[in-house]
Amino acid sequence: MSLPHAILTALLERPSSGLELTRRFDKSIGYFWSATHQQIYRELGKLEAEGHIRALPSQQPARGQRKSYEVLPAGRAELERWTAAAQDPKPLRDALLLRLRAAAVVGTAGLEGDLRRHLRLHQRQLEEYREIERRDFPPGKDAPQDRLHHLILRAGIDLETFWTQWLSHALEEFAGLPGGPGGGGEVTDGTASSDGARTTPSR
Amino acid sequence: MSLPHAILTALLERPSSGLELTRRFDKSIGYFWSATHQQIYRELGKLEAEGHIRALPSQQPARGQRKSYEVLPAGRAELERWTAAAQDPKPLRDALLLRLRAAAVVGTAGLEGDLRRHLRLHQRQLEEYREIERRDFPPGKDAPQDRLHHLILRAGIDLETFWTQWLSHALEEFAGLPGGPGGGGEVTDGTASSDGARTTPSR
DNA sequence: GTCCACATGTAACTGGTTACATGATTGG
DNA sequence: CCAATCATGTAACCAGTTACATGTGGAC
Repeated sequence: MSLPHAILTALLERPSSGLELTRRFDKSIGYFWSATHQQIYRELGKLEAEGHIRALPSQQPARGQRKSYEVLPAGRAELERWTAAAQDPKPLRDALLLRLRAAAVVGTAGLEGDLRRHLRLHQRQLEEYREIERRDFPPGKDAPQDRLHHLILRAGIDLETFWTQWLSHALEEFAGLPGGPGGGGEVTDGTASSDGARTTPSR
Repeated sequence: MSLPHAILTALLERPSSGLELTRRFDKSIGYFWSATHQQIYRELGKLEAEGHIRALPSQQPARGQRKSYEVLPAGRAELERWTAAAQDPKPLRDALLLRLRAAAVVGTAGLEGDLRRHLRLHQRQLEEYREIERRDFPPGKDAPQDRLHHLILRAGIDLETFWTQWLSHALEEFAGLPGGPGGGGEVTDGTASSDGARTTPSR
């Protein structure tokens, strides 16, 4: 239940229409909570029905006609409640790690190229974050609000740094693996039950 | 579409019943791709229908009666295909960062305690990973398969390390924030539209 | 024989994704 | 007037979550 609260936050920062929100989600908030325009419109409808936001008056509600929303007191209260409420961190879910685990069983053929691609993508994202930091948080005094925004950006930077380092390390490992690039030394369709219990980190 | 492949991987490592899989997902594979028993049973049904796995013979299929599965050649082939196929990393989605962003607008009241709690949880997870590393990957020679497993574990360790460091840093920042613990200097229900465009990292 | 843990499953719901539909505005 | 683009929306689907249902076998 985070998307409505992401939208409330965005609307408090600046009242916007659905498409404007979509654009803003593509940039700042979307860095850690992405959403498509369909999701956003659906959620805007719900939030309006619940009395958490309202369409700015002075605009006729018609299809194809832009409609801006602002947050109502009830919406702000709900956001405060949610922000302060305890929430468990949800467990990591990463397909790339899963593929590595699969590769330990069926071979690493074809994986290396995609690891390189991921490395490039994470390097690009890291560069983008650093650019934002340079532009919006030059060394010096931050307002308290900015301290929080900077803290969030730092999380992004550190996470991308982690990924680039880990992927670089992974690629080094791959270089030294039997079969090397494109191989892995595994047959393509051995009988299924041929694998014994190789359980090293599985216990 | 990762859960079926997670299951195929687990079953190749060792043929298992639904409940065994659930247990194993709670430990190793679940560290980066968790699943409940309901998901697993549903997916086992689909995989069997598609001819990717089969129930081990010698067991009557009855409710309440354990039923073990093994991977068929078609399933192994599918897993190989999936492992080698390019996949985009899916964008980060983290509710805690979202809450921080919200806190920049509605105040940080109540957040600090949960940050502390998250820090404890991540510290515990980190310790658990380190324990596994000590036990399963003592310094020395790794088999090629183990090199991959160790690489995956390293990702977990480095990620938890990042979170513990970042959360510690965040808590230091909080200590110096106006209003301090429990405050934030924000009213609880100011009029909704009172917020101007404070857009520092929003552009 | 009853209770409890084991084991497999069903049903309903929620949130996110993909594909498509429709109206308004603007530049040529 | 036509095409392109802006803007809002609908529908169908898929994966994950929560709550519940049912059967088996062993301990007491």
